[in-house]
Amino acid sequence: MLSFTEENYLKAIFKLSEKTDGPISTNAIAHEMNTAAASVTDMVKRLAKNDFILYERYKGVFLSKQGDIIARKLIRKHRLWEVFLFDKLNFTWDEVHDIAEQLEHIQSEELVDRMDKYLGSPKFDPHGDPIPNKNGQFAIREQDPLSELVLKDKGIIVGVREHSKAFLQYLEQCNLVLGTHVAVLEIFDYDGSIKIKINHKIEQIITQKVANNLFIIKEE
Amino acid sequence: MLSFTEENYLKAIFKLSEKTDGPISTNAIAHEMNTAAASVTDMVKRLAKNDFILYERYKGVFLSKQGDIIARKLIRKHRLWEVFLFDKLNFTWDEVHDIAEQLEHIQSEELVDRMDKYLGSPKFDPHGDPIPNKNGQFAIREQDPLSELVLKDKGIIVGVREHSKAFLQYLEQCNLVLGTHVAVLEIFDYDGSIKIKINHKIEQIITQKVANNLFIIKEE
DNA sequence: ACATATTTTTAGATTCGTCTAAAAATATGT
DNA sequence: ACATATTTTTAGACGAATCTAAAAATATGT
Ligand SMILES: [Mn+2]
Ligand SMILES: [Mn+2]
Ligand SMILES: [Mn+2]
Ligand SMILES: [Mn+2]
Repeated sequence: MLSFTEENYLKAIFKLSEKTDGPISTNAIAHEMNTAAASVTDMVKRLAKNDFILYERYKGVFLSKQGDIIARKLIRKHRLWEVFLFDKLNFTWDEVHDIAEQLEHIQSEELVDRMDKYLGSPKFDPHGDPIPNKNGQFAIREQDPLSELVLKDKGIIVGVREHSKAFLQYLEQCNLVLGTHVAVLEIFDYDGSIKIKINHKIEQIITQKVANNLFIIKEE
Repeated sequence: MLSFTEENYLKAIFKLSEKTDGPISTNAIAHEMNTAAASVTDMVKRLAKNDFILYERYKGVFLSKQGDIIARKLIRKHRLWEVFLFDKLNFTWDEVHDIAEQLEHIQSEELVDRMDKYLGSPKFDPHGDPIPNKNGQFAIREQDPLSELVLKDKGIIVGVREHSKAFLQYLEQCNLVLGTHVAVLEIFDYDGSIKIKINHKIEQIITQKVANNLFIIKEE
């Protein structure tokens, strides 16, 4: 049985692999996990010895099939717990992540299955991130950053790219939560900021940074 | 922040303190936790140094006020999670304990409060054990082992003394679950076994051992 | 009360996960 | 291509949690 720490390393390597192809460097892992590179080297040797990753000195690591499966299970658990906390216990979307970081390590296949069923087999978590199914497959959907919409485009907010508490709390305050309808009224060349109409009612200007971190499914 | 292990020691000491007065011995803790006595001595020194327990060499330990509070919180969490698993996810009463052993270590006051509310502030867990309230207080109720009832006594099963999977599964099979009505039809002097009527329907003989491990609230 | 049994502590070792500092390998730029 | 910068590994240390074996303290019984 893997320790919490080992599980967290696998999850970090998975996350980094999503954004990079080729091997994941020691340094990248160290940065992702807030540990010293030397610690990563040690751990990476252990994980490789037990066939959770493939490791070549000075090159970096890949997840093995086994490691990949474990990482996906962790993400599945993490996101299902987030849905539970959000849907059933009414936590806000900026609160769920920290608690899910703990809950994702609970060991019980049966618990995951029952939780999935209890929650209605959700395909996306409270941040709009896809929840792997039992086989580790992620749902995919056509979504674009709000910053890529053009004048008069409209759609529904379905996800966020950034997950910081500050960003999520800002969005909450502006009513820019999942499910919200937005329409692009004006795009300012000057700084890329955008005037949008929120839920057919309120007009508001958001920065390009905000727009870039919001995912939209286009309508019409 | 306490480690899982430290929390488990405090819980073990609390449990032992319920059944014994006077200090809890190193050996008793070692037995309760399936560890070597030497390991307990080490840990007990650490816990004492941080004022979670009072420890005197060769004498044993007591929980400090602080240690007692933590132990009660753990038990509260454990039993609330058991209720969740039983009530919401339909686990059986022999399955809930092992998962709750993991879940009891999740750190979030808010989570406990919300879970409590979500479950309707239950006072007893799926085994009939009392759930401490926010202040650590246990509900108490008039209950007797079935073995202490006399001829023609009747009542409702409200708890079990033993928590082994084998016992819980046996009870399930006989329909001797919480809420079941039982009436004493006959007591056999020979071996202390008892013939009971279950839910006004089925008659069955149970051993004295079984009767001793079932708690009843008497009726009429 | 003293010999024996039991309990508890100490001593010394191991594994895990971490660190810092130094050495070695690799990458980069002119 | 070679000096310099960066990345990665090694070396050595530490604290937490555990173990076994031996020593010390306490309890027990005749
Ligand atoms: Mn998250
Ligand atoms: Mn999420
Ligand atoms: Mn339990
Ligand atoms: Mn219980």
